Formats: sequence, structure tokens, C-alpha cells
Amino acid sequence: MDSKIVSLRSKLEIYKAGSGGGNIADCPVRDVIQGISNKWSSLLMMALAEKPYRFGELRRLVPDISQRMLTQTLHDLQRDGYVHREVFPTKPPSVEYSLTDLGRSMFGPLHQLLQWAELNHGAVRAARNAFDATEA
Amino acid sequence: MDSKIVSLRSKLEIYKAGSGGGNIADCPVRDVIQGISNKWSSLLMMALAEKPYRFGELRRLVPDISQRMLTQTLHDLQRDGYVHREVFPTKPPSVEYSLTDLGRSMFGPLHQLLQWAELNHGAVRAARNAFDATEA
DNA sequence: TGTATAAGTCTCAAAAAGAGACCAGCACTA
DNA sequence: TAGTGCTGGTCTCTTTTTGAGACTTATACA
Repeated sequence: MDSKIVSLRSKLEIYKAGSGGGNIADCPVRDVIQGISNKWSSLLMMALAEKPYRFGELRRLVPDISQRMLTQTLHDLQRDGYVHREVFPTKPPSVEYSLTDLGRSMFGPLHQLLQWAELNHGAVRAARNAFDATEA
Repeated sequence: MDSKIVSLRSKLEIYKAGSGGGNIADCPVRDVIQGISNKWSSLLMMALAEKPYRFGELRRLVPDISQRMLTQTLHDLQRDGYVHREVFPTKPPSVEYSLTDLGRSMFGPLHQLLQWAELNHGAVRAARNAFDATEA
């Protein structure tokens, strides 16, 4: 048994719903992970890890995100300290988003996961097909 | 510029919404990542990485997941090949969930991200507080 | 004058998630 | 033998989240 895994599990168990003052904020790992395991967060992190982008550029880069969710996801990433938002006084004003040091730090492990996905999507696809075939 | 990042970005761009036959399935990285970046997936992976669990055990371990979402998330993880589901002919029948080899393989990078979260939740919390203080 | 651009916000509809009742089959207890 | 509890779910209803797309404000340019 990997002691690191056990250590993570104990963190998980800290949060017991409905046990008085229990709150999701009491489980730090979940608190952080749920901030980045959204549909769009990792995608935007991936884009911004390459270079800073403006709002409209991101919208064109990820054509199937709604403006609403782009605004909101960038706002959340900024709030958690991963992304820096800078307004330039052009006419009309333009806004540039870039990774902070914390964002780059987080992108390290995230990137590992993205690479795993790139390498193993064949296996996942195959598992999915096999599963769908047997349950149909 | 990290050439691996650029390579991932090119994968990202494969999918253009509304461009004829374009479909989310055309971007393998997104396809895989969106399967595991749900609210509960990483949490259940973390639990099952420790040891196999039965349905009811998982429900007690993660007290704020609804039975509906536990069923559904386990089903999705099984479909993608990360989790194995085994029914034991006890009375009443019990069901055990465990990680597959593919699941353990994926948990490697995921675990890195979880550890990052454990180490850096203080910084994230601080960023959040600072952000909330300035915008209020 | 009319059009375009930037970065959003607003409203409404659709989809997803949460809460909790309900189910079948068997074992145990009273 | 009737009642209770356990298993791992499903079903329905409500609330929350997301998506689609019109609208905004100020400026520049044709």
C-alpha cells in the first residue's frame, strides 16, 4: 500500500456531510480539485500554458465554448490564482489572460495527465466500444 | 516553448465546432479528459486506488454523493475501462468495484495532480481570499 | 450614416445533478 | 409468520448548471 495514497484518503475523509460544522472547504484536496475538474478549466489551462491569449482569441481557439462559460471559467481560474487578467487601455479595451506562477506550477501535473490522455485514448476508446457492445 | 505543449495544443485544435463532420470525438485528449474531469470521478478513483470497495462502502466513504451520481459515475468509469465491476452471488448480492490496469495507469498522473492539490491548497485558498477581498 | 470590434452581460431554454421515495430478494428476529 | 434490515440499485421531482444567442458601451473606420 502506497502511504501517499493513504494520506490522501485520510484527507478525503475529513469531510463528513451533515456532521455539524462540516463543510466542503474542510477537505482541501477536494476543494482544489473541484476548482479545476470542470469541463473547460483544463482546456483553458492547456491553451494558456502555450502563451497568453486575449478573450476573443480563446473564444476562437475553443469554438464550442459559450461566451458565458468562457467568462465564468476564466473568472474562476483567476480567483483561484492560476490565471492573471490584464486590461490594456486600447480602444476598445482588450483583455489578456496569462498563467501565474501558481498556474504554471499546477500545469506541471496537469500536463502529465493530458499526456497520459494523448497516449492512451486508444485504450479508452477501445474499452468504451467493448462496453457498449456487451451492454447493448 | 515546450514542444510537448504545442503538440497538445494542435490536438486541441483538431476539433472545430460546426465545421461539417466535426465532432467532439475528433479531439482525443478532450474526449478522455472530459470523462475524468467530473465532480466525482477523481474522488472515486482516489478511493479505489487505495483498495477495492463495494457500492455501499463508497457511499459511506463519500457521504455527500447521491446514490444516483455514484451509480452513474461508476458506470462511466467502468465504460471508459478504468474500473472493474464484479458481482458476488451473496444474499443479497454484493458488488465490488476495483481499478483495472488502465485505471491504475491513469491514476499515476492523476495522483501527481492530487498531491499538488494537497501541497498547494494553502496558496489557492490565499489567492481566493485575496481575490474576494478586492472585488467586494 | 452605417458597420465593425472588444469584452462582456442578460435572458430564456435545455441539460445535468441532487434529494429522496421506492423496488426485489433474502436473512434474521420476534 | 409478520416485521425489519440489508443489498444495489432505479424512478420521479426539484434545483442548479450550462448552452444559445440577443443586447451593451464606446470607439474607429468606410
